[in-house]
Amino acid sequence: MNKSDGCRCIATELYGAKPSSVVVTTPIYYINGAPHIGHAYASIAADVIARFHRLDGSKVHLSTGTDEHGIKVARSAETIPMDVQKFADQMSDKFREMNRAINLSEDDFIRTTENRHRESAQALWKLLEKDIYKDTYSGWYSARDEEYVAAEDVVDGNAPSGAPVEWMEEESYFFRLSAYQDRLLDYYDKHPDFIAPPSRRNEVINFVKNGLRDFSISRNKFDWGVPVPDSNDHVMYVWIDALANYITSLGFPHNREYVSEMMANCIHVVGKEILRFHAVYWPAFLMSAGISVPKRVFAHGWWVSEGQKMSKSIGNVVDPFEIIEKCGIDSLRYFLLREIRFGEDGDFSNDAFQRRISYDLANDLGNLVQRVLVFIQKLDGRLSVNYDFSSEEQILFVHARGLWDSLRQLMEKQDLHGALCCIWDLVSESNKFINDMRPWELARTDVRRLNAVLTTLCESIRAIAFGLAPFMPGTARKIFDFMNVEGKSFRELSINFSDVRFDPPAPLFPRER
RNA sequence: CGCGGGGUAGAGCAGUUUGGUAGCUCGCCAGGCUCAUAACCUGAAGGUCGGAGGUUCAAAUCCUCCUCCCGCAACCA
Repeated sequence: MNKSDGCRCIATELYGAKPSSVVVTTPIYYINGAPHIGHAYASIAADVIARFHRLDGSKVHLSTGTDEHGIKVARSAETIPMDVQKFADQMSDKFREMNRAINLSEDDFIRTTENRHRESAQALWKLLEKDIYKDTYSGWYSARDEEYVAAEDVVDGNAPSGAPVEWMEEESYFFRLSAYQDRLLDYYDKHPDFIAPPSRRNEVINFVKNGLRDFSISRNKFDWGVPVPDSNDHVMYVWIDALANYITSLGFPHNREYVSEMMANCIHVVGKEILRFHAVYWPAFLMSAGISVPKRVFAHGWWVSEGQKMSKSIGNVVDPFEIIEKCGIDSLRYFLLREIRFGEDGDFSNDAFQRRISYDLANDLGNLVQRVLVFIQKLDGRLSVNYDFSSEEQILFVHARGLWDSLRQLMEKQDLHGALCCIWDLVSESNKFINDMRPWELARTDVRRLNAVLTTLCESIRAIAFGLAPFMPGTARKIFDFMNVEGKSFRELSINFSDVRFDPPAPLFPRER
């Protein structure tokens, strides 16, 4: 199903297969709103991580999906009015559309309204029962908004929305999170890479150190949710329901050993706003249920637009579909992951976007590929065998061959930004190599050497395309197609390109006229 | 005194752990090349490293105080 799969044999042969399993997840997105750039960003990042590991020889399971329960969804459907399940179907489809648009290589799309998930969430609940008890949940409730309001947010007896609040009490099930404080701190201590980036890790540890309170995990004021097992009037309130998606996707409650094993290799990509639930609640649930805690929770940052928070009234909302339509998905994928370090917040400005597309993609990468391949066309699209590599060529050769190992180290830390920088170092070096080698002169003076130079460049471009494949699958594919290297093994290619028929290239990132 | 991160060239950042000529990208200026999507390559200019004090032969880097900005501070799907 993956376009990259064709490259996999090359990777395996090239760098040695790493026969391991990796689970990568995006958050499941709440369907109360349409997909926006934040959703696209999280999913693209997870996709790159998943594609990288696939190419690196691992067995990968990438899951994504939609979170469809809760009062807000029920209310949105009512106001249309529309059957709530139909509403959920419709909204969920929009996220599937997004996945197609961003070229997501998901292995599973999970919906919390599916039977398999209901079964999974309820089974998880049952496993947690020793830590669940019934009590009274109380707080300031806004009847108009139909939701509880945090005490700090209540001003003069009103919710932030302006609606009046009243003190409300209701029966609720609670999870004994307080019992997990020490175990969690111990886990963070023994697994320093569990939470990334490190600044976020400190936040979480500090939060836990300040003391954990049990929290409410059910509601009986609405029924659009997974019913609590053995209860007539309670549905699960968000977290057990939502977080359980990750194990649902792995087949829970069946094959629990397998699920647990896979969770230990799991990388959760989440937004910083839901880090706590993934780094505190979720491991506590899993510990209670006797399932392995995930390997890593990576919290990404938020994008603003032109230096300001995106808002419809300012009119600076970045629409991923619009950008993809106009500039192509690979440009968007590149920008989002190259512009800022993964984990930081970013500013999506039109100028910055255009600059990246124009300079990095068209000028550096696109032009490199173009100038080399066009040159080869002048040799009738063929390179002759030539083993006579000078030291300059050998240096570039070594760097090209070392790229994947460098990327592997960076990707181990989910340093997507660093990985792209690393690839572009090779792009720059290759461009410089052309300037230094002056192939246009060699064409007149030393055709033998010219072949060596171009062969070296092809080797570098091949490595670049390969490194690029997880980030910009379409672009990598185009490069491979120009070089007709489909089905070729690395060893054949790296010795010479003599049996490769090069097609006439077309600019990878054409300039707008 | 809640906890934490940060203030380095016009912009965005690295360097601070293990003190020793201040670095990267973009922008700006000049030059080179001409194979290529007028792309590419090289060089120069530009910073008293938030402020004050201290330790030291030597501090962006260590210590103290001050100041400004930003995260986190639980029921947020």
